[in-house]
Amino acid sequence: MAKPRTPKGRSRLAAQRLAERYPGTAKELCALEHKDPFQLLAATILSAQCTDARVNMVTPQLFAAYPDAASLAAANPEDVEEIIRSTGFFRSKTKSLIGMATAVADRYGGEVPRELEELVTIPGVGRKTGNVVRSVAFGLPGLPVDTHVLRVSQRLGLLEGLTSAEQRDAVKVEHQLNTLVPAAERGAFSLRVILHGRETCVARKPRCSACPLADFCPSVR
DNA sequence: ATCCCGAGGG
DNA sequence: CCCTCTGGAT
Repeated sequence: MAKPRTPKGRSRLAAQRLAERYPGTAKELCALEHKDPFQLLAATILSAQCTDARVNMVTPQLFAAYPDAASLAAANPEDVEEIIRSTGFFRSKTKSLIGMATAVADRYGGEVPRELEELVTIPGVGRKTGNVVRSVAFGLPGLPVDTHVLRVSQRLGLLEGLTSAEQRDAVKVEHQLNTLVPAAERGAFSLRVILHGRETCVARKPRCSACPLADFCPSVR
């Protein structure tokens, strides 16, 4: 394939190369342990500023004590804090978890809603978390935008047409990437870009010599 | 020091 | 827009 010169072309080739490096569906690429949408939602809330490995160390005990929304909604906050303490931000995360469980139990009959507009009304759930749940738990179109997706998209030149301020706006970037990535591929694309950002296109000193996208990346050096 | 799949509040 | 929340790993 010739060297692509448009955001569309670069996104297509990047998606193809990253799929070779990180095979699997969104569900398979997600490292958070869970068995249903409620548990994935809880695990994703815990994942803020915390490694997935750390989250996976606390979720077995959390879900043994509180397997569903109704039980977590009725939890004693101090008990939850003790279980999740090592994931950091434990007081605010406990409020988010119990608030989330209360909303899911009271407003949605214990079933996590599927629409992003509904997900983001739940305490502790923003666009990134909502899109993770949509794409991983439900297999619906959703493109989680985190710090890695922001950085890698900029470097790869996928955000041409956006102002420099808009390139730092996760919502604007999400909409731009939605125009580049087919709906069915968005979840896996995002997860792969995140892995690529963590392992290769790192913030400080990107490892361009080991990058599978270096031959067409506008920022390679 | 800096990073880890953020969200809510001022 | 900035600040805060928080612990663990490197």
